[in-house]
Amino acid sequence: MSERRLQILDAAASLIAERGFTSTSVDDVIKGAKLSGKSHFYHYFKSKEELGYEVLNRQFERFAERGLAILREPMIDPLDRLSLFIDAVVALQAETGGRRGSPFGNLAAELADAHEGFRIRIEAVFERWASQIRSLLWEARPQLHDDVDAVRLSRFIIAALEGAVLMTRVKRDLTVLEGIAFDLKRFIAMHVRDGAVQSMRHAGQ
Amino acid sequence: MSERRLQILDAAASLIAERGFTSTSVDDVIKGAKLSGKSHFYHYFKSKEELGYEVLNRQFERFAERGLAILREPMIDPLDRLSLFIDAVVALQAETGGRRGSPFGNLAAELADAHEGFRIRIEAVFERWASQIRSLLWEARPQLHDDVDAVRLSRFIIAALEGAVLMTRVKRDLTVLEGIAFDLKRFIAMHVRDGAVQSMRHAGQ
DNA sequence: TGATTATTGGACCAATCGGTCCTATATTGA
DNA sequence: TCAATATAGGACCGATTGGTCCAATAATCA
Repeated sequence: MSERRLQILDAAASLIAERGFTSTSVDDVIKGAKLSGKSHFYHYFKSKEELGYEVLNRQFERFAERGLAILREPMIDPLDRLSLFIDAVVALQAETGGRRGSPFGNLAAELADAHEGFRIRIEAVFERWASQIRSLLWEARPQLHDDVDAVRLSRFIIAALEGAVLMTRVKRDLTVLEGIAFDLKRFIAMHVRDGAVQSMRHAGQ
Repeated sequence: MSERRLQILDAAASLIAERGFTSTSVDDVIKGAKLSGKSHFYHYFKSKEELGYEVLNRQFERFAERGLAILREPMIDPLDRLSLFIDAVVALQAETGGRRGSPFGNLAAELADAHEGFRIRIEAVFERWASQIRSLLWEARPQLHDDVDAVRLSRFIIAALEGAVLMTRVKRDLTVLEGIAFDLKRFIAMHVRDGAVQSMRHAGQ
């Protein structure tokens, strides 16, 4: 991947996070990435739509590296990993001072009904995310109640986090996300067998 | 409120729910409301922005009547009311076949960072919603554990529902919302005192 | 009746949109 | 050296944006 492409992708990601895809113009991206003009931009991307797709890809890769990766840490107890992952989401949101939402949730809300191409790609993002959590839950099953529904629980976790990030952005108050993260851990702890090896350790404040 | 105004508001609400505020043009609204032209529209609204504000107001009023009202039903046990409210959110979403998201969440994701006027109004919507839940929780406090944090719990409920509606829309699958609604009731039930008068009755499927 | 409000219809505006095309010059790596 | 790629800069396109202005006619109601 060329340097310039990444520069464009980063500028576009930042602009889209701030104003949304529709309200980000190609000219804005050109200014943001300090390109010389339209021809320069269209030398790297064949359309605004394709740029959007690649921005989404890149955002997911970043999230996979900085967030989802925690779910796979082999040396940590699975349920502790889940707790650490939730902390990581909070930390990620804290980086922007509570502003900016989830790049996936934002695009979803903006384009899910209007643009099938984006809808499908965002659906895939959520599915990969949910699948990571399901694997972790499977791995943790000796510590969990027998009736835990991994599909349902993984969706619940994602929905709670996405909703929390959105509310945090609207209220401009990070404690909203922190409180929900705390409650989410309590909810997860509810699925843990009594007397199971210590878990959700991080839920205690 | 004049007939025509409501007609315009309804047409605009429908278009905005489908494509978002930015991607809904005044001309689209004129067509949707079957007005004769721009002058006709600007006879009723002084700008697109003002139209947006009034659409948001109306959406909240609708939600207050068809959803929030349940939280205040005087003849029903408070915790049962909460459960019924969650069911109502599911039913509301089912009306659109899982499509369309929350009008508040959608606007929030689209405009929270870019348009302070909308951000403030959406914040007020969430606050009024949360306040209704807090009142209910206060009313139900004899049945709840002493350490229940009403502020935190009310935020959690809203975030989970907003996130759930968004995911449901992306996946085009109502069972996502149904599952999260079910889990949310279980989470609420977790705060209920042992041996408290039966509550969260509707959580049983 | 007369005044107010509602409706119709179209011309017009500057700005912005995504995108194309063209020419010319650097830079790079085989 | 030669070809491919990258950078630069600008003209241009049709379509759409939110919004204004104007003139004329209908409908309403005191």
